[in-house]
Amino acid sequence: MTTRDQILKLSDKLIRDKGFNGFSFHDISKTIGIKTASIHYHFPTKADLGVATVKGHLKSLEEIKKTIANKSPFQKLEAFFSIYVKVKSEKSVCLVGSLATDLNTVDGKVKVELKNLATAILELVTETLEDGKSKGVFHFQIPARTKALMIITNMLGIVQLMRLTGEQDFEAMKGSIVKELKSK
Amino acid sequence: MTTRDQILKLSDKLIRDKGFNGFSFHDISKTIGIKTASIHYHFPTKADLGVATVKGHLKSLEEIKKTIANKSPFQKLEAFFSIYVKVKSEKSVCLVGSLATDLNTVDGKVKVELKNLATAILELVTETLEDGKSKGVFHFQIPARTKALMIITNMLGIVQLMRLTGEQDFEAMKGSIVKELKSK
DNA sequence: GTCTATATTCCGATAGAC
DNA sequence: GTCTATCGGAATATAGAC
Repeated sequence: MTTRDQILKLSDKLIRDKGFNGFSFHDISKTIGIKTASIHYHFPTKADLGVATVKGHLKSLEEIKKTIANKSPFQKLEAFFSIYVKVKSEKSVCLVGSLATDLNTVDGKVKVELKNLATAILELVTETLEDGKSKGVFHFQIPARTKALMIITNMLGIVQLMRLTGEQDFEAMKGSIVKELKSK
Repeated sequence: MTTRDQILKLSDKLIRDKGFNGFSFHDISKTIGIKTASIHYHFPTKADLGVATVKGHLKSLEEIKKTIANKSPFQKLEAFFSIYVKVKSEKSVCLVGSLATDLNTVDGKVKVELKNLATAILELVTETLEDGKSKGVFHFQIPARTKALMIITNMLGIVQLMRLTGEQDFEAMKGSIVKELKSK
């Protein structure tokens, strides 16, 4: 893996673990064994690092989208859940939630890219729900966009809350989301 | 209002607006017209300020609990929503969500107090849902605790997301939560 | 209680050698 | 690309006068 990719991977983890204002170039420096000055060669400013990190997630999401294109609605939903299963296993939170709570302190360019990511996630889940409803396997009486927001906020919120209420709440919620979608 | 209360009120707003690591004593200093050194007289460390701020929310929640004790399940739920309606009007996020994403960077005492607050909120909503179900006005097929977590994460998450997806999503979600609770 | 002054540490960022 | 060295600023916190 290139140094640039090592930095990006660690940046992602640190943002989700400590928040954008809770980690420093020194954290990256000590972990991958490179001086802080060298990080600036790859990313001139911390905002540049933030933008690149969010863009990386957007690219990953596009990959997921391609992979599930011809899968069943349930499999599409599981692919979305898998993002948060990974987050849970790392005992951190998701990138969108972490940056959203720091929104008023980050550079405008990060904000723009984060809006792109949030929009892409919302589109993915909304389409998944519409697909499931048209095929008669998902049932809900509210707009697909709103139902998608409910499921997304369930996942985004539970990874934040479960460290305060109990880890078992994650599986309970994931299971209940599917159960409610299946019941007429 | 005492200086101490002024500091606490501003601390709450700043944590929710910029995150715990995104605001400084200087922000408080310049707003209420007091030197940063004076803030330390009231709160020796930033962690002390954090603990007191969370305890303030816990006290407010106890007040709400007393107020709604004999109200209908719908009114109880609206009282819970009202916390987030206020958050929305301030264009910020909720305290639990903001501190949860910074959890690994805050003092242990703040973490303990935040757990107490999250537990109290979960209890309030769970009891509200159980009350509504026993009275036949709310309908859901999953454990009350899980349903409560779903509604809490809906609110916690939508105030974080709506600044990225659109403000209209807040009302849509609030309305849909009630609609789904009412439908058999 | 609030002030001035200061200690200490940390952070993002840049210049220039290698 | 990575390094050493350093700048400038901001942060939390403390000491002591008023």
